[in-house]
Amino acid sequence: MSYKHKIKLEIEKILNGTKTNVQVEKTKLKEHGDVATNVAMVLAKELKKNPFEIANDIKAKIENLKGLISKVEVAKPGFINIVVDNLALAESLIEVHSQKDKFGYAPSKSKEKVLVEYVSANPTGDLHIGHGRQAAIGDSLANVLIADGYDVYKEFYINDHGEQMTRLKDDARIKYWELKENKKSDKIDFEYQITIDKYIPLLVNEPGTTADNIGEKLKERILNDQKSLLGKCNVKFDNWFSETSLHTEGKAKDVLEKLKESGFTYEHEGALWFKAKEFKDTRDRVLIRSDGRPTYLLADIAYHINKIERKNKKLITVWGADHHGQEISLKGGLHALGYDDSSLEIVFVQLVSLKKEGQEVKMSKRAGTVVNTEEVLNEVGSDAFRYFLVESHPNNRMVFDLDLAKKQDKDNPVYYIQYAHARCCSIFRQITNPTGSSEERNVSTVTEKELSKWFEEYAKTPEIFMNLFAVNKEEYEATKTLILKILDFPEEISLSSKSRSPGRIGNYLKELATDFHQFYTVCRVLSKDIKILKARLGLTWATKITIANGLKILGINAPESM
RNA sequence: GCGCCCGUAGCUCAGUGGAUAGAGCAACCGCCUUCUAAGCGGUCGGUCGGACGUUCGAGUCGUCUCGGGCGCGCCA
Repeated sequence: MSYKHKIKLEIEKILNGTKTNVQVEKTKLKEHGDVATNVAMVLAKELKKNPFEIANDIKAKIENLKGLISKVEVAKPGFINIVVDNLALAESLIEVHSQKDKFGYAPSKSKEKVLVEYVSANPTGDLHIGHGRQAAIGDSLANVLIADGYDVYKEFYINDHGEQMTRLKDDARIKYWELKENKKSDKIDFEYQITIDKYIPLLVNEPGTTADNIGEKLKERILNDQKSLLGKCNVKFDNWFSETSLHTEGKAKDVLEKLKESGFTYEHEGALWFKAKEFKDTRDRVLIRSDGRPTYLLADIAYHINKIERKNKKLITVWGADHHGQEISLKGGLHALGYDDSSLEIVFVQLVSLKKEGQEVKMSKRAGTVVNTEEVLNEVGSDAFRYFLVESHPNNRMVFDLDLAKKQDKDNPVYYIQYAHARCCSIFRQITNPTGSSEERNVSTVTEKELSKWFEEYAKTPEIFMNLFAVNKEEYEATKTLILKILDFPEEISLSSKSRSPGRIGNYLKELATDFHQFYTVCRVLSKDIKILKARLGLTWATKITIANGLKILGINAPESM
């Protein structure tokens, strides 16, 4: 349990009876202690008492909690400022070591099933950078939800049915004919020109390819390429769900029948319409075209109902912001069939533009400036790709700075964070595999055997870490700042999960790296004083654990050396 | 016209209704005989687009307004 939570519980104990939610927050200024609570001001109204008096009452009751709180002060309107006892910090560090790669993770409190759907591109060509961002955000969001204790299932919805697919397959068939017959058709330009030029020459001479199956083969090939491309940046799905299967298995038809029964449909000009306006949409929407083919909307409703039937309590669907117009009709469809549409949450990811050599290039299909995910990924590498695309909030449009992402120095936050991790590891290499004698390096000698014994102690003996604090003021400040930052991690995961903004983890890691680099500069870990050495090695390892756990959520590597 | 999203330092962005709004980059000045200088410290930089309101307290909540992006297909 975190020191913050312990303090919160103590205050709640004192206030038993009042229902007020006690908030214990980290302070911004050192003069305000380590943490503060505004509970006196919140209570002032309820109790009709002066907040300052309430604060002083609480102060009197908590200031003698040895081992948890070392100092309490009441400030201006009624803030209660608390300095945490070093022992509480030492005890918290034990938890980092005992939980290891699960540190920060919520104890699977709910095991509530959540299905996160993301990317879900048409298998009609290359993924553009917007899909890349959806992949980075969707995957990291799913990971952060896992860390927050949910039972998460990652899914890609393959839009392999409908008008776009029909057009692609038509293009494929004609191009196939052109290549086979070595003739030119009267088709002037293909809708999917780039895709056709890229794939059809590769497929045309494959054994078994015919005019009839070239379209299907093309689809499979594109899908595989999308899969392997996403795999290259650690985006892997539990399931690839085919839209076509909804039709072949009759699920779309079942939903259609139910919608008809619900009375929210009508026929008009040969098509079947859904009364979306009754659900506050701007207009009604077509479910079945006049030629009898179903629209994406029908399939989408059927797909989401299928998700609910698979016992998912929460559905999170990640869409590009250009699709927000579809939200109301989809939710309306669920609502019309009696499903609770509040379980469906759509995260809209805003567009990406690219900055190259200082110039911003806007994505435009017409201008031919669509930025390809593969090109960017190959150019900057998976780690930078994941970091930059997830960093800012999904609701914000973002500018991807290609030149910055390619930089391999301190300007690039990815390297800055990874370097902090590598530095931690490097210190341990020095201990177990030193260059030069320990005398020269002025370090106590530690055998491998001793070191592994220390690791056992780190997970259960808080007293070890008390030696971190018996140092000069500068060292003390740097050390304490780092510890407090490490201990923020579980809360950071929770906030990131609740606000559906996995990019928070990236910002957190940047701060953690800063605090570690500062600690490293001020405090020499490899010390002659064995007690200090032992304590600082433990803290360094706790930092390493935290950075690695955070990077894992973002799908970014944590290198041991750079 | 209607709907969704965004306006915070020159640039890219943080900022769970709390105290004096923060980083990084860019610009300038410093720091390597010892754990990786892929690092650290310092200086410069702001009417949080604007107005009104709610509150003990607003960058954060509400209404309005200005600016920008996206959407309003029998495409997805």
